[in-house]
Amino acid sequence: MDTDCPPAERRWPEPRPAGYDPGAFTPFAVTVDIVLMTVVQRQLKLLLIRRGRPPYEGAWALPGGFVKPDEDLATAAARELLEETGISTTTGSLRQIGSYGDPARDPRMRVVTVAYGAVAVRLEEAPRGGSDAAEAELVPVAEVQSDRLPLAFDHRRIVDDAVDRLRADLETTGVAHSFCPPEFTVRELREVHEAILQTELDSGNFQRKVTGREGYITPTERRAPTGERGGRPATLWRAGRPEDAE
Amino acid sequence: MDTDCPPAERRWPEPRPAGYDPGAFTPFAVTVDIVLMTVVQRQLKLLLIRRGRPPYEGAWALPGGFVKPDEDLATAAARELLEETGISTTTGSLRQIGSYGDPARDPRMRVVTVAYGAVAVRLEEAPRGGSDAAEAELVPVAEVQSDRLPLAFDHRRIVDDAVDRLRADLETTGVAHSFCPPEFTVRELREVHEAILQTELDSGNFQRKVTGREGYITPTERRAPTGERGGRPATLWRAGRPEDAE
DNA sequence: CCCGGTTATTGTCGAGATGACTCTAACATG
DNA sequence: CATGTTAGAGTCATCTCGACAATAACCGGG
Repeated sequence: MDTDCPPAERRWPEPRPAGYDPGAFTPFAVTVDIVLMTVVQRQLKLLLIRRGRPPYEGAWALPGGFVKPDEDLATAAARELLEETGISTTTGSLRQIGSYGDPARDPRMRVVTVAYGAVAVRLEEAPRGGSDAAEAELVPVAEVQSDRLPLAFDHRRIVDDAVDRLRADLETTGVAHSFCPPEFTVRELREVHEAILQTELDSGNFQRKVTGREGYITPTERRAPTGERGGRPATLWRAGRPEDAE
Repeated sequence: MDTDCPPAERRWPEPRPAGYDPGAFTPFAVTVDIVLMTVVQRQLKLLLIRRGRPPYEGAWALPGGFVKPDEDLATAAARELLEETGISTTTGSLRQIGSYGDPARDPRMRVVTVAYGAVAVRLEEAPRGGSDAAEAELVPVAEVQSDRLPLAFDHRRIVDDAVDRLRADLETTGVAHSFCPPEFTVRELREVHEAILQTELDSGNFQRKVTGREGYITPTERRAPTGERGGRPATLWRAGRPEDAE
């Protein structure tokens, strides 16, 4: 979020290496920002936090913050997400989107931010469990990309890049699963695809495609409870191959 | 390259914003590293520089260096490439690969590096035109990926990521063109694909594919000079649509 | 219990993409 | 002019994918 300034625990690892001159290069602040996405009500949404101080005071921004002295970038992203939203993720599930370092992107000082994409399973409303008490909200990605909801800093561009990346990953990886609970119906999986790609998919063709893809999903013996208006009960599936314990 | 320490021109932009405490966060060094790739003799090669000082003194490393106080990341990458190799690129042709910030990746201090991919047209041998006099060499990517040629820092991983990215981009973008001169034959384009994908492609099918792809390449009236062993002269093509002036 | 409504899943069919392969065109050399 | 070489078009079986049935399995109401 480029906001909060944690106390400097120590400026440099000690002992300072011989022959190293701390004044010989430009110091940067390095932050991480997280684009946490979820699909709810057939809509792709992302988590935003309202800034409590200038610049961009009162504006919506991505959760994030400074990387600590002995922390990996992905670790910092997972920590910030936990602190600000209470959502726990593994560093392996975070995907690096890119880095943003325009000299003017933060009016206070020179900041380079590394953006990470994360996925939550059907997050209905913004969590309040974060230790950093701050107003959080889940907003549709369309609200941001249509400029109806402006963001602080260059976060709009980060969101665009994260969504582009998510769309590309949808075809080539199994990201779609991480939007669903451990057991899910093909319909749920299809609605995730539809929300992300902003398109309608033929249910029959989609079924054929995902069930035919080797090692993509495996059926269970269980059925999902039927809906309000009846209909044939859907098979519950799990991600990956049969052996996979995921 | 994580090596050279340029003089700090100024540590922070002046005037220092009110309410900003320079000790309140951890300062990082931010560098850029460039993976410059080219296809020569049907081989994908990349440019390396021999380090002249510890750590990893004498080891091969990617060209790169510190980002300056008022410089964008991509601008820094283009500048470092020019300084160290004499090769001039536009920031638009640089592709950001990712950022690497393991706390232990540089034994001297906390460094985050942003890696960029760049492409040169049939670079036969390592250029000596850089103002930073350093030993440079073009080595086959296979030498690096087979561990026959170890690299400094985490540059091996950066190379892996850059090559993965290049392979993905090959299908979805027009990167392949940038390995070729403005006018090229379909054969040259195919050999670029083959070198990058490490596979043999059927010449007829490849011809059909690239000529059939709308707006991908356009024929000229000119023919390439025939080879040593004769053969029908090949049509010269240009990248993009007919109107494009590229 | 039978019937229409609803959803899940399978099947059919045609258009286009792809891989293996053949065939022709246009040059060179002797 | 025969022969070798490369460029590029053509052939054909296979695969993929979208549009569109058809069938299966549940609901609630008569």
